[in-house]
Amino acid sequence: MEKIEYKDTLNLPKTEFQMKARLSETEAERLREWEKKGLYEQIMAAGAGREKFILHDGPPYANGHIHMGHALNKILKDIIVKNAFMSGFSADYVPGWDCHGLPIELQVEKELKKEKAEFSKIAVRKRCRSYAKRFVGIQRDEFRRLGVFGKWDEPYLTMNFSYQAAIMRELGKFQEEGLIYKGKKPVHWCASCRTALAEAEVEHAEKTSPSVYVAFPVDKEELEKRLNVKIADKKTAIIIWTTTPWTIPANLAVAIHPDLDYVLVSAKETSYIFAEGLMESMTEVMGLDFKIIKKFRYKDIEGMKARHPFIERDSPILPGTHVTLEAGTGCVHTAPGHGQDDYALGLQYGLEVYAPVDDGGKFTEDVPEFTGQFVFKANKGIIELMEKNGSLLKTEDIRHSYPHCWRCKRPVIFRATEQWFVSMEAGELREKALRAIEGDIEWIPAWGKERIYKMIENRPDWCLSRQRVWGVPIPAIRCLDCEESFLDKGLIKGLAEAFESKGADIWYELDISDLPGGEGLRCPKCKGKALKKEEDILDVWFDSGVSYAAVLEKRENLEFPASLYLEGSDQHRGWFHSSLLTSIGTRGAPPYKAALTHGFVVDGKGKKMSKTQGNVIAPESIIKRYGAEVLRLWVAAEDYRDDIRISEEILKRLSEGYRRIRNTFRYILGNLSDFVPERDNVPYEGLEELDRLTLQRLALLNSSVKPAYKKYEFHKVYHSVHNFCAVDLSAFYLDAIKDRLYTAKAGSRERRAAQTTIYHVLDHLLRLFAPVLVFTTEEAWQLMPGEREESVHLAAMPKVPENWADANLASRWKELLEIKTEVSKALEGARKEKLIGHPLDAVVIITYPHGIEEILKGREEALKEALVVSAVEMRCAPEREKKEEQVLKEQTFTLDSTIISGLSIDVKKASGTKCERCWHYSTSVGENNSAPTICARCSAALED
RNA sequence: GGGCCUGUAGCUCAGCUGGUUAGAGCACACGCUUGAUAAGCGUGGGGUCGAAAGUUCGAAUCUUUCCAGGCCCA
Repeated sequence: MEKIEYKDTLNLPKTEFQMKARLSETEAERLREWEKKGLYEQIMAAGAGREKFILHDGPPYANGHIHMGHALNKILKDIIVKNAFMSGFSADYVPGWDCHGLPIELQVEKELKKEKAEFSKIAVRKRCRSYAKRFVGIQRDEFRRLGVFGKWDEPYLTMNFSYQAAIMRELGKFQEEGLIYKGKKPVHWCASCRTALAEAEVEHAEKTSPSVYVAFPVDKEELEKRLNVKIADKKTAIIIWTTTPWTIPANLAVAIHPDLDYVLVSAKETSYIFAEGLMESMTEVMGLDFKIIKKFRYKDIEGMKARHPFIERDSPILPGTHVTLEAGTGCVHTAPGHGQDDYALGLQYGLEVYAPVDDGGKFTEDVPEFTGQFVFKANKGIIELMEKNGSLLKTEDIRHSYPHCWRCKRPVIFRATEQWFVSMEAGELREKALRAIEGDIEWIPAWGKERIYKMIENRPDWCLSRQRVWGVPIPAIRCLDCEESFLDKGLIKGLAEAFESKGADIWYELDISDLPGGEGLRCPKCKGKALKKEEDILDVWFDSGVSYAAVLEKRENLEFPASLYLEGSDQHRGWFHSSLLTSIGTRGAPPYKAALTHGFVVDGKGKKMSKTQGNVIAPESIIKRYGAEVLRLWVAAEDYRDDIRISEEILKRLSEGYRRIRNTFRYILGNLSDFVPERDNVPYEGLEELDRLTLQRLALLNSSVKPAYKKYEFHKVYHSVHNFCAVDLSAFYLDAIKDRLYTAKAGSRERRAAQTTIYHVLDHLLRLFAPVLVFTTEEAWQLMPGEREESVHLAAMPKVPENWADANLASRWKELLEIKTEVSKALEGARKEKLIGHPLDAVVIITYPHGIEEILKGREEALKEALVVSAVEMRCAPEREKKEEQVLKEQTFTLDSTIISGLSIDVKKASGTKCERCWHYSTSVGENNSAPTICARCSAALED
C-alpha cells in the first residue's frame, strides 16, 4: 500500500512575505513606488478639510551629512505626523533648512582661498548659496531614505527670496515697534584685518604678554570705618592683576567675588587688599612681608570705590561671581568695553561700554597720552606711566595661550563695537515672553518650562548684528556727516518688496539711491545726504526664528500658531527661544502651542559622540546593515526624553525585536492565504473562547497604544506591540490555534474563526504600528486579503468593537493562565524524566481545590487547545488522598503547585496512538480501515 | 563655576501619590520541536534599584551630600 503523505492534506501557512527582510534593498524599492504613485499627495488629498495638526519643522543647518541627532529628530516628527493623519487630522509636514550663517561662509572662504578666486561679498554670497543648495539636496535624500513623509519637493529654505523678504518684513515690524536700538558690545576684533571675528574664527596660540600688578587706591578713612580697624599705613589700595595693561585706560570697575574671603594686609607703608586664598602666592610674587590687619568679605565694603591709577576717575568695587582664585589677586580689573565678563558685569551695574580704541587697534583721542598708539605697543608706555606714579607693584613677561586671528594669525583684541540689539524691556518683550511660557505653551517634558523660563528671565538684550557676509543684511544707513546710524521704515519696506524677486543680494549690488525706498534718503538727525550702507548681517537665529511668518502664515495647508515644535533640548536656547521672542515681539503670541524636546544621542556608555572618541555611529551605516526600519524602531523603542543611547548591542537587540514582529506578520499572512474576509468572516458569537480572549487582548493593546501616541510616548507603543506579538500571540494564541488552522477542514467554522481573529489582529497591528515601521507594515498590508485602502499610510487607526472588551472573559483567563504556567512546569518536569517530548505526547490531569472550581469547570477543551496537549482531565478533589494514589503510579510526573495551593498536576504519556496527521494521541487511531494511521477527527476532516 | 535633566537585571523599558519576597520582553544557559525551521515552544539563572547619610514603623519611591553622564551658559 502506498504511503499517504498526510502533510499534504494540511492547511499549512503559505505566503510571499519573506522571513528575511533584506531591508536595505526593499526599502529603497518601496520608496520609489510611493514616489511613483504620489502617496504623499494622496495623503494630503485624503486629509483635505480636516482639522489641522501642524508640526512645524525646525530647520537643520544645510551643511554636512545627517547624523544620528538629525535622524532621531526627523523620525520622531514623522511618527507624530503619520499618527496625526491616521487619527483624523490633516497634517502637512513642510521640512525646512537653515541656509545662512558662518559655518557655510567659512567653508566657502576656504574653497575660494584654495582656488585663489574672487573674494568680493557678492562672489562669496553666490558660492554660499550654491553650497547650501547642494547640502539641502544631500540631506533631503538622506531624510527621505528614512521613510519620512513630507513636502520634500517644496521645502522652505531661509535663503529663498520669499523667505528673505519675510525676514526683512519681520525686522521692519520690530523697528516700527521701537524694539531695536544701537548699542555696543565687545567682540573679538582683528586690528589688522579690521574686522570682527566669530568664536569659530579665533584660534588659540602662545603669546608673550606683560603681566602687571597694579594698586588702585582706596579711601583710608572709609575703609577704617567699614572694617572697624585702625590702619597705621599711610595709604590703602586694592591690587589688580592683568595681562593686558592697555585696557587699563578703559577700566571702570574692580570686581571681587561676593562669597570669597579677602584680607586687608599691611606692608611697607601701604595696606593692600586681595583675596585671602592668594596670600601665599602674593607674598611670593611681591616679595613682601604681609601682616593681616583684617579679614572680610564683599558685603563689608559694599558700595566702596577704588581710584583709577592714572586717570581722574573712580572705579567702583563690584561683586562678580566670575572672579576666581586661579591666578592674580582675586580682584579683577574690569573694562566693560574689552571683556565678556566685564561687559556682563557692566551691564548689570549700568557701566558705560567704554572702548577708546579704533578699528585699527589704536587709542582714540579719549586717551590723550596714547592717542594713535597701537594698543600692544602702548602697553609699554602705560606700564612706565604707572611705574612713575607708583601704582605699578610688579611686572614681568609671561607666556600664555591667547586668541589669534585665524586668517592673519595675529593676536586679536577684545573690543566693543556698535551693534544692533533687540531690547528685552522695551515693549515688555521679556515680560510677555515669560507670561506665554508660563501660561500659553505646553512643555513636554514639563521641566522644559523651567529651563526656558530661566533663560529668558536672565538673558541680555538680543544682539542682532553679525559682522559677516552670508545672511540677510541689516539695512542700516550711516550718515557720513554726523556718524548717526539708522534704520528707515520706507527703505525696509522697499527692500522686502525687492527681495521677493531679486533676493537680498541687491543690498550689496545697488547704491542707496538705487535701492527701492532709498531714493532721497536723509539722515534723520542732521538731514545730511552723504550716506553709507552698513554691511552687517542679521543673526541667523532671527532668520529661522521668523519661520512662522515665512512658512506657517504663507502656506495654504498650514496655519499660525503651530500645534507643535519638536527639537532637541539645546533648542531651548535656540529655535524655541528665538521664534518665541520674534513672534511675541511682532504678534504678541507664541508661534507654537506645545514644545516637545528630545535628548541627545550618546554611545552605549552614555558618553557623547565625538570623532576624537571614535564612538560615532552614522545613520548611513545602520541603514546599510540593518535598514532604516531598525533605525526607526530604535527611535520608537527608546525613551527620548532623556539622552538616548545607541550601540551595537542595542541595534542587535532591536533587530531581534524587529524579526519577532516581522515573523508575527508573516505567520498570520501565511495562515490567511485562503481567507476572503468578505466571504469567510465569522461573527463574534461564532468565535471560540481563545479567539475572543485574543480579541480582548487586542482591544487592550489598542487602549494602551493610542493614548501612548497621543502623549508622544512611543517607547510604550513599541513595548506594547512587541509584548503583544511575543507573549499574547506567539507564545500563546498562535501556538494554540495551529491545530485548528492546520488540521480542520479549510472551510470549517472553527478554522474560519481562528482566521477571522488573526485577520483582525493583523489589521490592527499594521495600522497601530504603521507610523513606526513604515516599510514593513506597508509590505504586509499589500499582501493582506480583503478590500482596503491602497496604502496603510492612507488608512485610519483601528476601531475596536465594544463587545471585544469582555472583562469577565479576561479575569477568568487571568487565573487559567496561571494554571497554564504551572502545567508548563509539570510538562517540563515530565520532559526531563523522558516521559514525553512534545507536549502533544502528554495527557494532563489537573486536580484542583474547591476554590477555583468555577473557573475550571467545563474548560477541558479550551485548556487542551491552550496547552497544546493531547488530552486534559480535571477533577476537583480534596488534596490528601490523591497524593498516596499518585506515588503508586509509574510513568507519571506530578507537580504540586507552590503558587496555587491545592493545585496538583499529573503528566503522563497520552493513551492511544499518535495520529499521523494531527499528531494528537487518540484511541480512535486504527478504527478507520481505509486510513488506519489517523484519528477519527482527521478522518472526518478529510471527507468531502 | 551656574541653570535644567538623568542614573532600576547584559540591553530596552514598567514600577501611580513611600507599604507584602522589585516586574516584562529581549539576550544568556539547558531542554523540546522540525507542519512559522537562518523560525517556534518550555524551564531556569541573573538586580545590595549609581554611592553614602538622613526622615519614617517602613524608601527604588521623600531630603541632603557625593560620584558618573547629558544639554545650555559662564
